[in-house]
Amino acid sequence: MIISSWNVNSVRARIENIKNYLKKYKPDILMMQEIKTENINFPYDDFSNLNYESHVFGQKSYNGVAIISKNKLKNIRFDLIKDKLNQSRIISADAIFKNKNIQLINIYIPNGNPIDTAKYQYKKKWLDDLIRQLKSCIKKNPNIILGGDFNIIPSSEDVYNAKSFENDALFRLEIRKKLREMINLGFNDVYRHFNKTKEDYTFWDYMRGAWQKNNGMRIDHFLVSNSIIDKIKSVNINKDPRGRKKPSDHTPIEIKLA
DNA sequence: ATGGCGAACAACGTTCGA
Repeated sequence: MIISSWNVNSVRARIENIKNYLKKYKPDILMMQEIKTENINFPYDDFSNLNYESHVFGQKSYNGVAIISKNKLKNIRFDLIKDKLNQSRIISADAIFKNKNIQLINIYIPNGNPIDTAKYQYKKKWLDDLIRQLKSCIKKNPNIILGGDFNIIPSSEDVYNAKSFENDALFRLEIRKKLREMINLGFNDVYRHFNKTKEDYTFWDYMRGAWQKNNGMRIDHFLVSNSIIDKIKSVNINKDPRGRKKPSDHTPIEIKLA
């Protein structure tokens, strides 16, 4: 089973790119972030034509997350975090894999820049709420796959120019510590689990030829709980969609379960 | 230090993202 996570930067603007990706790589489940649409305008039909069922937590213009799946998911939840600003940033669903019930949590963590504004405080609060929720989720079901756009660069090898990001909301020590706190609850950064030193990115800015120069950062992640990490056979950052026409500035990260 | 790009909108300039 392949589970993929992709910040699509508008599901409607990206629909052809997304459909091509689904046809070519056939993920069983795709978690999307920044769908930038209300539920009513979500392209349900495009996905059902490719045999995916859609679960959507939309929002007009900004944010919005969705999970599409070839097989039925259960217990769809939008309320894991009481979002102070009422932004749509988290959706959870349960999947069965080899008789195990796995909770899939799809997140779009706030960016947090600039750091001297309420946006940064909102990010910190959101992360604290997430950590608290994860603690309670683990007690109910230890099998968790947390995927999405974390807007966190884990360490210096995960960004093209670490020095210039020291005081950025994506890389500040204070923020990286929150990721560490999450991992310490009993999770593994799947990319680092399989790649101890490799540098690989999931985001490249549209500006200044960042893609062409490979000026990127690794901010999209899968954290998998200890109880099921042995089920993950591989991880792949799929750069193909980023190089195509009308790309998102992010590219999918995929994990394979067996 | 600014702007560069791309998307959305009771839109055609403004705000947001990372």
